[in-house]
Amino acid sequence: MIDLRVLRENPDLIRRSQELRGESTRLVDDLASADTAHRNALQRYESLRAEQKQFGKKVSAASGDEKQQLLARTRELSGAVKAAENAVTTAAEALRNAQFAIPNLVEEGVRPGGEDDYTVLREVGEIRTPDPCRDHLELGELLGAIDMERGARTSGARFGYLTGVGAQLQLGMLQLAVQYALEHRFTPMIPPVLVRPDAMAGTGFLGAHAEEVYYIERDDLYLVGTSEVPLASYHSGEILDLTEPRRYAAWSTCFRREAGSYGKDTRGIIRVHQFDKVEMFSYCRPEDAAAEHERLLAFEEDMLGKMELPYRVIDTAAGDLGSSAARKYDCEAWLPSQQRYLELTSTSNCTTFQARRLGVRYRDEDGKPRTAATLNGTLATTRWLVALLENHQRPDGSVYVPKALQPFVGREVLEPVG
RNA sequence: GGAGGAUUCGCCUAGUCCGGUCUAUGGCGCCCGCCUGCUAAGCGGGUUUGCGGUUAAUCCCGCAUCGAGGGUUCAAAUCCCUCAUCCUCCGCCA
Repeated sequence: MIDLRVLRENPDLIRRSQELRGESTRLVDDLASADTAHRNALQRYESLRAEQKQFGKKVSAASGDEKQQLLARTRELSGAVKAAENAVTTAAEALRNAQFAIPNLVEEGVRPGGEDDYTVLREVGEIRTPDPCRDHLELGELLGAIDMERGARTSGARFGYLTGVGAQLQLGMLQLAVQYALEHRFTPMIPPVLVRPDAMAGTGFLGAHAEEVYYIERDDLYLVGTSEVPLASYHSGEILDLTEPRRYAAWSTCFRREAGSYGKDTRGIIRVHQFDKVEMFSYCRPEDAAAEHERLLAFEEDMLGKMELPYRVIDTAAGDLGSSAARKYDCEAWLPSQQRYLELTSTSNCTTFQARRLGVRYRDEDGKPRTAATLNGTLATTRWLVALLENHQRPDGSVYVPKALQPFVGREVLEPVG
């Protein structure tokens, strides 16, 4: 949710941001007029209401004929107040809609353009193409680690079983991520994955992403596509002490409908309806947000380093940002079987956009409540197994387990099963 | 699934039966000042949040805010309805 103060004082800032994203600047004018209309309606209502309250006092003090006369007057006022109140409600709703229509202000330095206009910040590690090069599903089946066929039988397309060493590998990786988070003073969390409409809407996932979300109609609950949702909602309506950023790392299962991605990544576990993830989430002061964003990115890179994977870091272009993100960095690992990069992590700085809607605040030096900033990022997720298997495969079909993972997985090499 | 009780400005709490003097009581905590060898105590004042008006900023003024949303009424913390959450009990079940 955009700050209306910015709209009033510096609307060009919002216009420029809209241009960078390739979105309409007319929405900014719409919002401005909705804001004015709302304020006018409010003022009309408030002065009428003040008058009504004054009369109310007189009524209670008066008696007899005098009281009857006053009552006649207040009855008229009452109608006017109700009408004015309705006008405010309508105007407020229009304002809210106009406000939701505008995505977050893009951070300084983000390039314009769409999905393909990212900037590569760096490439880390050495790209190698194994020979023979098996893809992750072939390897997963060879190792008895992934079973998509039975997954489909049980649950349909884009569902799978992680079996044996596959399950071990994922559990080990996620545990390593949690331990890493603990070392860096995150509070580990296991959040609910079914959430109320408020929580889902508050994080902005019922807007453009609405089609992506599983909904349990009978109980009016949503299945989260990322623990960002319960983590953002965790402190909603609260005033926090943010002298230091508050960091949470949540381990959860994630559910995505993957509507509109028909035919894309249909093989294996690259894109599935259900996966597990350890997600980082920070609440901090807005002035600390950019630095915190760099920190989250560094944590992600650290983890990818522990996985011994070659990857690159990209700075997403404005048009490819989510609606609440002001800036987004993705880490993409090399995928030998497809000779391309695959997104393994994504960290977004949502500045105050998300927190404003959720009512998450902190007290500044003067003790005044101010809207906090929120950030999120991936610390490990099921998809990483794809990169691990493919990059660490050996000619005989066995797969090397990275040093950092070995204690968690309990072995150094995954061997094909007979 | 059913019955009853609860939800008030950081925490506790009065008020709800019987609508208007509630501009929400008192205590604790916290902040400022006075007093004082120091500390404590004592005394005085302040202390929800949001929006709007005004302002250089403060101040000040108005409106809203008593779990949420509706309704009744000239007027709602107070009456009615729906919902949420918590507690107690009954039933059912992994």
